[in-house]
Amino acid sequence: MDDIGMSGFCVKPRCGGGNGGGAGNKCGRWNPTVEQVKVLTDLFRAGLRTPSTDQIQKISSQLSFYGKIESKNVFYWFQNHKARERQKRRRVSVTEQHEIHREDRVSVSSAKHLVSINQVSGPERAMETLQLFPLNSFSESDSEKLRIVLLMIDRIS
Amino acid sequence: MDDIGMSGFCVKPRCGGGNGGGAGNKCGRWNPTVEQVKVLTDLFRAGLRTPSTDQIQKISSQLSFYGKIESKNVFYWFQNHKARERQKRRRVSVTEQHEIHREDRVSVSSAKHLVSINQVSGPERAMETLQLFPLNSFSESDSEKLRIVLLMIDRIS
DNA sequence: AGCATATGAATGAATG
DNA sequence: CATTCATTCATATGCT
Repeated sequence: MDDIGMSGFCVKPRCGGGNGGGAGNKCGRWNPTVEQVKVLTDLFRAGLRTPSTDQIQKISSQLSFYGKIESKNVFYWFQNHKARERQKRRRVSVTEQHEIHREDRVSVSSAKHLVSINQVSGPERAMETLQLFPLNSFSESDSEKLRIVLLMIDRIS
Repeated sequence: MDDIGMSGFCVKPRCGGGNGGGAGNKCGRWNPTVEQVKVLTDLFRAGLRTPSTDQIQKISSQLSFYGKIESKNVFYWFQNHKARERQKRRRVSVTEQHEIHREDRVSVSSAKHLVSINQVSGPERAMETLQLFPLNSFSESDSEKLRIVLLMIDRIS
């Protein structure tokens, strides 16, 4: 289900497929048709930058006419397009005023670590999600997981 | 995310990881190890969705065994994971059902079909113009994309 | 062939 | 809880 595995490398599924006709789609990642890109670009140029969920659905539906597409593709497309536009512009701005500050961004977040996250979860309504523990999650010999589960148990008891 | 549609696995080798060396973690942001992700995922699948502050602390403590981690990382992880599960649900739901083939000669009756599909967005104030867009009337002229653009304009302003 | 760029996909970190 | 931003990974494509 969720999570793509996490570890090392990517195996490319060689799908050879002969695809029929025009928009050849390999398996793997979506590759948009020229028409799809055209429409998306037009929408972007028209001023649409962050489409809502409904808009994404509609756009995706319309674009499916040209070929296989999912909502998430539209979502990612706009995210990336916007981000990269900003990215480019950022580089240009930095370049034009040749600031020698080749800053390292690492130091910025240091102070924030001290701020605890207590603000988010209120004291009341503390646990309600934990009760549904199935207790079958440790089918294997994952001792660490078991340990955590046991540590959590005391909270609900 | 969920299955990416391919059979392969992906893992990203990043800095951090439980690897050797005290390798300097150049990343400013937390990079979970595979074990950490595994435990977190397991907890999530076990039903934990919104851990309390105490739970976050405990989980973080346990996970610190595998590598550098802070409470806020755990907090964010659950937030993101939950949000994206729901988001994904939403995106996949509507889009998948209609594969439209351009070769299909859709007759008059298809209009109702399209309406019924897209009606999921909202009862009132349904942008009928967009939904009644007949996907079969034109092949590759610019009219469709122009229409889409024009229909979206009202939303972006 | 190898490198460079473009871009789809993913996710950590926030913010409202 | 949703939405957004930033950064990174992965791959497809193009160029030399």
